[in-house]
Amino acid sequence: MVTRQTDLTRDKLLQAAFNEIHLHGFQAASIANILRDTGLTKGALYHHFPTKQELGLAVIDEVVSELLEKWIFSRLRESGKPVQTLLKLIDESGRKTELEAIVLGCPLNNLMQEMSPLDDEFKARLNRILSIWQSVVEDALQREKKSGVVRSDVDCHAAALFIVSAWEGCVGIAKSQQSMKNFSLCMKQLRNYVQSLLAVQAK
Amino acid sequence: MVTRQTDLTRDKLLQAAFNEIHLHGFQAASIANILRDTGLTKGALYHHFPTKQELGLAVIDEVVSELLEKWIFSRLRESGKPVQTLLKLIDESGRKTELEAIVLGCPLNNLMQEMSPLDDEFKARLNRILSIWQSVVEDALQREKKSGVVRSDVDCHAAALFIVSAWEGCVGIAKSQQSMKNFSLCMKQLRNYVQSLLAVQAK
DNA sequence: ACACAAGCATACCGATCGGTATGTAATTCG
DNA sequence: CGAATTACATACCGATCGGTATGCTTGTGT
Repeated sequence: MVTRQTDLTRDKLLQAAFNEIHLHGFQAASIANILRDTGLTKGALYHHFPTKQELGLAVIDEVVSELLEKWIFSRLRESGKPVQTLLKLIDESGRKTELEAIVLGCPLNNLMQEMSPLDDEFKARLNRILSIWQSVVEDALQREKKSGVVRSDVDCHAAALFIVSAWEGCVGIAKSQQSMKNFSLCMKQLRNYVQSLLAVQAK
Repeated sequence: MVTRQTDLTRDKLLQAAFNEIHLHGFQAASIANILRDTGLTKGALYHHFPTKQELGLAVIDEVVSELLEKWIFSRLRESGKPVQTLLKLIDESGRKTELEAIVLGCPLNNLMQEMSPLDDEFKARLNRILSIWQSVVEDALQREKKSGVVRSDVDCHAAALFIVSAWEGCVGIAKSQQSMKNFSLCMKQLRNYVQSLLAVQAK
């Protein structure tokens, strides 16, 4: 049960790799930088991960995935009022104060844009997370459809797809403009779209 | 007036660089690959472009910019019914048959996501194009606001920002999923959003 | 306590990176 | 026609890339 030393080293590598990838992308991510940041050496890295690709895949499965799970997926799944929670998440995201989140963008989207056309392993892992995102949003809409909050004529599948796409689009544009003002404005429009799906526009 | 040989060589380099960058991104774009594709050598390349960065910037200014200008910007500017043209462009984009456009994504967005946080020169050139995109859409909405097609309560600036963001978002998600079915579905939702801005929902 | 494996460090490898120095062929201009 | 500049080719450079082979150190099970 003791937190074994080896697990700590592995976590340090994963976290440093995540930061390096988040900053430079996967291909331009430098093994040397990761080792410099952690104070470790190649011996340690290649003991835990056979290749750079496997390191990247582990970052996706264990860091990126967990981040989204914690901040978005679980909160939507466990919410009793999922649409309200969705609107809150959109608001929260739009009011992000950390400049880092604006400058560096969404780790998932960054990796998808870079790696999906280049590597099928990456594509599969990334799309798995993306499809979870879509399905939790779709499920949120679907549940509220039954409760009458969401209009009965809404195509929840298509709407969820668009919400996630537009979400990532807003983050991406804000990242390239490096403007949190535009980001807030953009997410506000997304909020308007979501509200346009509701039967009663109030709240 | 003769098309000088040197201009042809420069164009060949620009085009090959565009393809290589579109495929691998800028950082992972290989000078060697570009030279292999063109059949030229380093002497030719570094005669026309002092550095790889300048080559990339030229690709942005002369290839990417012209592409968008030709297919989107000019058509919106010169349209007498800009909203109708906007809807047509969205439809066209959503019915893209060329798999390449889906697999590789939007060259502008790809470069923005990769390079904007890393290089201020890239950021400036890319954001210039992006702001043109936003302003032509905003202007299209604004003109139709005066003509009564667009509702008077619409914030054209925010709407244009969101339309462009969601547009790029849809392309990006479709690219990572490599699904033109989802892309069509997603662009259809964007179309719905644009129509929700109109006074008369018909057409 | 001892054997053995796991965890990690050091040193090195070939390949590829962007970039440069120099030479030659083609073009332009007086 | 001849000189000078432009347009390109060839060969080479140091730096960095991801990856490996080897050895030492630390922990673990018996």
